[in-house]
Amino acid sequence: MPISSKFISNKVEKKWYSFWVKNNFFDSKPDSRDPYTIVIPPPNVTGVLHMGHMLNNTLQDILIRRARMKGYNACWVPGTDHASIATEAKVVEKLKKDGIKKSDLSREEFLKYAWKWTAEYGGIILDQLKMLGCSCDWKRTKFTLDDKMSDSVIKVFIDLYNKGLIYRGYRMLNWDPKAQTTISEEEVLYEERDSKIYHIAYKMSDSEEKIVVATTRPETLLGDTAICINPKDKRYSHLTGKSVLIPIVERKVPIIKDDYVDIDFGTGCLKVTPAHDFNDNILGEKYNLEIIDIFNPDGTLNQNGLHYVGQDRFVVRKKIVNELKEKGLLIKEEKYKHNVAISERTKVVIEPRLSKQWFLKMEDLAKPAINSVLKSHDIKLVPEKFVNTFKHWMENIKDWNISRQLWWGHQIPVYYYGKDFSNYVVASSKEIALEEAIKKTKNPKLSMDDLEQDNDVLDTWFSSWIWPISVFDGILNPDNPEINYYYPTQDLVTGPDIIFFWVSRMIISGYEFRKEKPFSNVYFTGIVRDKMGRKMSKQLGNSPDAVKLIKTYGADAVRVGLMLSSNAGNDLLFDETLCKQGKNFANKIWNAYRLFDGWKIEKSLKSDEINIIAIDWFKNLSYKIIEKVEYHFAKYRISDALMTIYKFIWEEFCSWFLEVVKPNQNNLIDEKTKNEIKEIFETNLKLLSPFMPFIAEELWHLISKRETDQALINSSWPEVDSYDKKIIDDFELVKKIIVAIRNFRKEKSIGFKQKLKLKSSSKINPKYIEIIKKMGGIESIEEYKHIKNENYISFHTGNIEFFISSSFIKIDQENEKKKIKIELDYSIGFLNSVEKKLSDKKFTSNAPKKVVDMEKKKKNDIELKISLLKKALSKLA
RNA sequence: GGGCGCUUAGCUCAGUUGGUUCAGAGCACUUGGUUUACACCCAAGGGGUCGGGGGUUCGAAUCCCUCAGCGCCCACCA
Repeated sequence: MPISSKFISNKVEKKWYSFWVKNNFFDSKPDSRDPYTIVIPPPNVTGVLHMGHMLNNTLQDILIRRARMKGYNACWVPGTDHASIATEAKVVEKLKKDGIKKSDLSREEFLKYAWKWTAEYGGIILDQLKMLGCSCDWKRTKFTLDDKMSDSVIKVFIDLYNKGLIYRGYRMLNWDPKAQTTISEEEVLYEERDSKIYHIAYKMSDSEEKIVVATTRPETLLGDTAICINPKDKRYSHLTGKSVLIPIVERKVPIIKDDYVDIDFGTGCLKVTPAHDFNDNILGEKYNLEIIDIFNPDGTLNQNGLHYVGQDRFVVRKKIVNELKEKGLLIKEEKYKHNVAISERTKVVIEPRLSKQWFLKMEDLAKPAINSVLKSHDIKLVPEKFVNTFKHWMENIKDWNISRQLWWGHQIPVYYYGKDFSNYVVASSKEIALEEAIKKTKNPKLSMDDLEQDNDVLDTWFSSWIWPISVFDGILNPDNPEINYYYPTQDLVTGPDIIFFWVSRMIISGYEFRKEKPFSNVYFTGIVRDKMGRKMSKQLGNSPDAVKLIKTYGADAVRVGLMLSSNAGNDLLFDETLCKQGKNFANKIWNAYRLFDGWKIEKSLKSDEINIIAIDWFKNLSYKIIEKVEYHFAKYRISDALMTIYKFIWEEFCSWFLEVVKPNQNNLIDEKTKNEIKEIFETNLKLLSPFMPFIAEELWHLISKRETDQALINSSWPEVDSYDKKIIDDFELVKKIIVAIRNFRKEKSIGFKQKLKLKSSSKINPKYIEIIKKMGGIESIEEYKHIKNENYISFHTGNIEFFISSSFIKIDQENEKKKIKIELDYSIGFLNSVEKKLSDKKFTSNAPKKVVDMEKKKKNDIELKISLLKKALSKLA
């Protein structure tokens, strides 16, 4: 049956999608129009569409489609991110399954696999975006490892290096022993875990006295180079200047004093391992302590590990605890909950590790970005609350570690040469590097073989932070017309979880490389959760299959479902029933079209008065609604904009307007009216099209034969016009009267087929009488001021009372009385409160006149209503 | 520990500068419906002391204080 099922078959969707693509409706080239640009947050190249993407990209598509219709040169640039650590981890996993170890491969061999993988899985996600209806300019699709994109990244590195902003440092960083790379602070998750805190006795070097330290990581004692106490701690003051022997290692290390140690925590005595703890490292620097690294990159013990060499860190922890127990040095072992640093990608415990890395100085670079968001407001964050988050991070910004010990990515353009390769040059290619090295060394005999490129690659975000510029080739060719036309872009839609990773850094790079913001507005979506509030994840299996959703409900319905649940910035609880709601809505619109389509034009007919009035009302209402929709868009309240349109179409258009203008049985309608209704229908489709582009385009072509260039996607967005508020208000009253009639019918069990003769206490605007008659099943309405006949029963709406001959209605007198009394009591109470307010001088003298007048009007209205009720009551008695 | 935010109907959430329209919407629910566009529907209806307490004000969901619960971000004490 369901004709609407054509909208979930994907056939219609495919038809229109290829129509749009074929006719280049998504394409953009610089021209005389104003640009409206969005660059997509590039998803991981090997990723699969999830709910977050769907939400995010639906929003972008709504914005871009509306802008396109508004006459902007709309350009939505799609692309994917090479996602170095995530992709490399996936490739390593895949190889492992095939029995290949990464360590057995050369860099070139590994990269060959990685590219093969990318070719195989890359782009899947872009196809999925197409299913969703995303109107990206696909000809502009970029990949962060494309040649030009890579060249841009290298150019930026060299430029920053030449400006003195990039340096090499020996730093303690978060080390991922599984991926064997450093990871940034932002890629570390903290998880509260049950672990143990151990109290270990260290013997003094010159006596039998023992000092007890507390630690969660006993295995690191192999790298201890000091013991630290608080200078104010009297318990240990006699140990000043002495030294202890580390258990097992029997190394003699000094006792140092520092305020850093908390007297009340543990034993008040801290073991210091400068090579394996961030804070200990600071102490080490301060007191010039020896640094002893005990781990290999993979988390096993290195040559400093004594008899534990080659064993895993967690195995060694257990063994050391046992050894200490045997030696009687383990004083206590207690349960302890603490936060453990976990790698976001590989989920292994992070190891703080000292290593040589490349850094970008951030403090000065951040200044214009801070200004643009906090002072000049050139960039607006929506919702505004994220300004605080942004501010805090930017004002405390740390230098950015941009090197990663991976292969998949942009290899750092640094070339080492000379003795032990201790000198280096920074250059865009090995050839240039050689020239420079020759210049520097004044040794013309240097050859390519004497140069070795840095093994590391750049952090993924070091390519995406220039994304809004590089996609328009603005790094390599700063003067090209494309970048000058499209940049700065208008809106960026992304998740708040990457505000530091990406958003902040794009702002920084924008000012550094273009002297201009990258975008004007950043719309932060929420995180998609299931209806129980849990984050959607693969492990929980609570994430619906995006493609399946589209196939089940249709892309339009899924888009609506997502939009109905999404307010900016707050997390949204996604419930599949919302897609059903979207599907029902599509069905409703489809059926409205079928109804309209069934009306046959009869040329001899004249326009019905009812229709002229209804059309006049509806046109005025449309302008009011468009105004409201625009208001919501201006505030990025996309779900409110959709809900406004949803109600406008379902209630005002279908339930009221179409019911009023619907011809009687014969289905004949005059030409003028049908054409005007068609125009109204078309306006509705326009409003709908950014949200539900497929059904809107389908009906657009069904309702009227169109040439290709007259496609809805290419048409104009409805403009706001002035409207007559009185017409809208008057019609609201008409609706109220009709509802009151329907209510009365239901209450008295009078079927719709029973025509009623109505008398009203005040004059009804004759303009609307026919509409009331049609919608309420009324035979006649007359004004009738003095009802004396007791055979009448009344009901009222507002201040109008209606009378109906009660001869054919069974009336439960007692029940009627009871109901009126309840209403009367309530009204009298209400009147009293209003009168009390009005007699209070404090109120009348302090409140604005407008408010006082309003209260007076309220008083009059209630008095009138009370008199009506009393009259009705007396008639019953 | 520091910061930000949230708490309004069964559910998910709106509610701008305190004052017609402020106590709302959608969904869910209840009742009625063979009104030939649609049961993926139509018509009507019932739901809330706006987290608790206090204060400012003629007037508070809205501003201030306080308590409770929840969420997020940052820092992470061995």
